[in-house]
Amino acid sequence: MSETNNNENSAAPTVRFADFGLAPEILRALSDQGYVHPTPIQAQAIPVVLQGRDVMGAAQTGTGKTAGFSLPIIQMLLAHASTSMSPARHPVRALILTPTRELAVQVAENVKAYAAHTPLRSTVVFGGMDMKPQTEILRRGVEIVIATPGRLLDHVEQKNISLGQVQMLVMDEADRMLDMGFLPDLQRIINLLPKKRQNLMFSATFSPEIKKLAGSFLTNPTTIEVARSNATADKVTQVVYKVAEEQKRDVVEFLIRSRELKQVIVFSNTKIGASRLSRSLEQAGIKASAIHGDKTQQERMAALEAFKKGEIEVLVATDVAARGLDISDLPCVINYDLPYNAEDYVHRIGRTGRAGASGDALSVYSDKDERLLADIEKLIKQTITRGELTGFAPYARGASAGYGGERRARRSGESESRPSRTSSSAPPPRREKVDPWFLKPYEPSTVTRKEAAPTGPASPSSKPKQKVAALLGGLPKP
DNA sequence: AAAAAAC
Repeated sequence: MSETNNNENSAAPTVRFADFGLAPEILRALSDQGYVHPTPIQAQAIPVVLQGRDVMGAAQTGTGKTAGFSLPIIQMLLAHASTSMSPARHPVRALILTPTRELAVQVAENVKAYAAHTPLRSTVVFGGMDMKPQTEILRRGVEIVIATPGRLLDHVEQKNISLGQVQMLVMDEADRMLDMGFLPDLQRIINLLPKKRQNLMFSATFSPEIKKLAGSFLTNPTTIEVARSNATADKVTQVVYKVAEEQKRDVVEFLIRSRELKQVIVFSNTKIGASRLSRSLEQAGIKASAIHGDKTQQERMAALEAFKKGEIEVLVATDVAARGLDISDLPCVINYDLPYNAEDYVHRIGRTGRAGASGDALSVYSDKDERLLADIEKLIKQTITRGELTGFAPYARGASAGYGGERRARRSGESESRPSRTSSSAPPPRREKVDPWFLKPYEPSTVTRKEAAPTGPASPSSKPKQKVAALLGGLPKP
């Protein structure tokens, strides 16, 4: 919701939502929330969408993308009444696809608020939850559906929903929607849609390869680019700390404590890593929860909710939480692992510094990650400050293999993924009983920053993505 | 090389 509450960023102070010819019901919803001025992406996207044009929209997170497509969609649906009478005079006319369930929920909340004073109905469908309540709502009829791909197709197969009347398609976080894992489902969905429709694609990052692939789904698209492509959020201060691989966990804990336990999201590259780190932090007395794809949907939503409410201090997440999630006032993101895809770095650190606020993005890395760091710096075209850890003392853990004393993973899926360690008959290494450094009184401002020598501007990424290129030729055009 | 997304 706060994505639109960004008046300081408005393109021109004189532009108002009222200038776009939006219906009074929409303007009322906006004024309900105190929104008067559009953000730059909204100021650009709304008129273009209202013209019926396809859009490829590149904008950083926290710039108001969601309202940028939601508001004109609602306007278009209001202006052009449906001619269909089925089902229940509410055929699906706009479809919004997202790569994660939590993002679908968030977008749906926004759409519902913007359409609150209109007769348009919307709902969200996603996996991990009972089909029945979703089915009931779909059968009663909705004009706008926000969905994750798999569950949407499930509903299609069960004839709970027909996509034959969809006039507008949105792909949120389009670069993710177009990656290898999602593309087959996406293609199936697109094949169910009318050929004549309006397509909107939004993402913070559009690599050249994804841009090309996206273009194959769009008709004469208008490109909207608010910040420079692949730019990191302007107000995010980035620091990287090079540490020994075995010390990453302790350093992350140190960084969390050095920030006096203000709320922070910690990103791990793996589900197991996220669970372990979360448990380890909890054992150290830090209120933490993990969110990743091996958790039940209830657990995922509970963790996110607890974090938003401030009930937990640390959310340890995989990239399920990297994109689009709007957590207001998040001051800090920590990368426990550097992401394999440089673009995911941009998405991750975009969780902080949202809606004009400042934020810190701290990353730990070791020798073997130098290449990943180089890729990231190349993508964002800047050298990230190398930080020095002052006052950090490693916590002696006995076994050199990282986390001593970790218990066997609770969830079966997690233990299955690591048979070598968890299925062995040898007892797990025991954590040595030493006086943890973090039980000693903390001395603030021990984390110092050191400017790194600039290495000059990097050239744009030219790493070929053959798989995507192959798909470009291999998949039929919708 | 990993994560996400349907049961």
